[in-house]
Amino acid sequence: MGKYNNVSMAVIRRLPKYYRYVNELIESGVSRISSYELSKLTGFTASQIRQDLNNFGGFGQQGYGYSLDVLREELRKILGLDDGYKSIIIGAGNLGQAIANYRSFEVGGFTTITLFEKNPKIIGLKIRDIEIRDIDEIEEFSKNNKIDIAIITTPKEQAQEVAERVTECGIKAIWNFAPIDLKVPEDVIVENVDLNDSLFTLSFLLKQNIIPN
Amino acid sequence: MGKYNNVSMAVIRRLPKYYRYVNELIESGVSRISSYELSKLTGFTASQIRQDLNNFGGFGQQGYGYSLDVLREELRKILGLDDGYKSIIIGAGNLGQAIANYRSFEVGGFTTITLFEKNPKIIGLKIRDIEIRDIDEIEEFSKNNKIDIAIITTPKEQAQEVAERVTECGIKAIWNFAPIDLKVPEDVIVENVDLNDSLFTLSFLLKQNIIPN
DNA sequence: TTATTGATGATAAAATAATCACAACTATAA
DNA sequence: TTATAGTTGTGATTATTTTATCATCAATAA
Repeated sequence: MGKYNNVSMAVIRRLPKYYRYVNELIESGVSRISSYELSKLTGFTASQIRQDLNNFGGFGQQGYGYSLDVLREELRKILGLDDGYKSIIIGAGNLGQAIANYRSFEVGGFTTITLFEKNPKIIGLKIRDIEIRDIDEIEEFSKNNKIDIAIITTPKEQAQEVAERVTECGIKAIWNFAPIDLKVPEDVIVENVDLNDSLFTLSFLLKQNIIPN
Repeated sequence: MGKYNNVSMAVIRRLPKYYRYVNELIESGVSRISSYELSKLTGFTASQIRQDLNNFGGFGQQGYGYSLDVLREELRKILGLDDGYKSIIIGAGNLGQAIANYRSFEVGGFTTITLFEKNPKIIGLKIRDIEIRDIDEIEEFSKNNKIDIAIITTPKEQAQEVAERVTECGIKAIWNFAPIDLKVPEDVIVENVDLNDSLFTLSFLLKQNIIPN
């Protein structure tokens, strides 16, 4: 479908890190960088950085390096950070509220337009001007608002049902924080943030005293 | 150092998922499973599952499969979930509070013994019996309490300084939620949860309409 | 007891990912 | 203008990871 269908997930998952360092460098007044210098910052090899970026086009200049302004703009395009995605959060507990409060997502063009919640004690409240609605309004709401991303922060018991409801509404991307593998239609993208998995990995490394690469 | 030094990170990061499915199966009354059945659940190939588990010993039985009770116990041992790790959370904002409220970590033997915070308005409050302390008490507190894991949920500007303080206290494992690559001594383990990275990846996939493997 | 089926663990093959090495090119300074 | 140092983009190579194959063993039923 997209232009970059043949790029591996390994490469894709490094892109946000490149983007982060490019921003930091620009903020600190740097205007160009070589793959070698970037390798010292990121820990990736210079060769890997060049190969990664080349998957998306030759943004560098031989004998010069990469213009950071160009690189930032290209990375924003590649990552879709200029597309202004609208998201909803389902589950307005601690985690949902934490995400709703996260300002840095807005810089990436992500706007949370509303939260949905089951618990009547919370429904009607606001998180910095974002209203918390009854979860049963989700279908109606989706008819009147274009929603790009559903962020699921419910307990795991409700996550699958929520996933079905939001995909039924036509939402094509789910950012899932529940520790469960959601079953969704083929054309729906799910990105999981599993805190258990991450903590258990840390636990393993701590127990084994392994320094991960 | 540890027994499993030569096991790749790719394998290690699959272990929590195995553990999760094993638990779900036991809860639903199943007592044994073949790698083939497990492959249908997890999406990994049966061959990969057998090879993964064999890195840690032969828990299966030819012609029979894997006893789920045995597998759960072995995975708990491997992952260090019976070791009773004590953690502190630095940064008692929304995210820190969300984590402090997460009960499921306790099942894995992780106990948050206290939170530290800079904002005086929050210091002294409690999150379900866990006290929020002044961040400047951290050194004193660490002298009187064995701490295994420091969970950093501060804004990114403070994360590096916090990392230095906790490593100075002798803490060897950091679960880092700040979007920054912490510089720590060689023997300290850092596990990052970068929400930006995850969201940007989702954004890329959505834009490209790529279904990730 | 013996044959058959089912499943592992180990090894081999294939696929994927990372690294190396270098021609081609740029900027800069003499 | 020319030489030099620096740096990319890319084909070739190496390393790693995943998948396939198969000998072997356990359970079961005849």
